[in-house]
Amino acid sequence: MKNFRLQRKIGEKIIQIREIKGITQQDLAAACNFEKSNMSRIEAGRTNFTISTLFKISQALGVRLTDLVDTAD
Amino acid sequence: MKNFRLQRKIGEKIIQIREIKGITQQDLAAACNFEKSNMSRIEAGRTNFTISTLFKISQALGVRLTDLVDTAD
DNA sequence: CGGCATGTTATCATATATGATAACCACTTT
DNA sequence: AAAGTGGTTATCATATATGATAACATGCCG
Repeated sequence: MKNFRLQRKIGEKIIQIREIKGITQQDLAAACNFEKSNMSRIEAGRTNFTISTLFKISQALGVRLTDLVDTAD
Repeated sequence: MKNFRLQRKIGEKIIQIREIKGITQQDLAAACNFEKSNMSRIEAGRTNFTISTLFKISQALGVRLTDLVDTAD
């Protein structure tokens, strides 16, 4: 598992948008059909998620996939 | 494995950029440090790749991650 | 204080992505 | 015809993402 930096950046983006929308990690996880523990792992950059996982999150957040990936790197 | 459509779309985007740059699947795969067979799988949308795999490809293609993900969906 | 909400971390089983090899097809070139 | 090029597909072993559960920490509130 590499690219911690990228994963962390995207994780931070998820947190950022999630907090703006005022949802809890718990609720976002539920909207994605997984557990809050897994969402925590993702947001912390501790997992090299697949594109479908990221897509689920983007859908749950109501943003485009691009918005999560666009970390200005 | 779901989101065949998304994976396929991104795969098509990879093909598109790869062909514009005039590189073979073989060479792109080599630049990413994997085999052409795996690149074929990815381009065909037959794998739910991780973000780090997509990132490697974007780097090898000399484009931003966003450019691959931006499928106007 | 005792609950409750929010988030983190460890750990487990299971599914699947990754990396590699090999066989194959369609073309092109020698 | 034989060899080379570009791509596809099947299959395998291994690493790891996913999904789940549980224990924990922190802060807040009744």
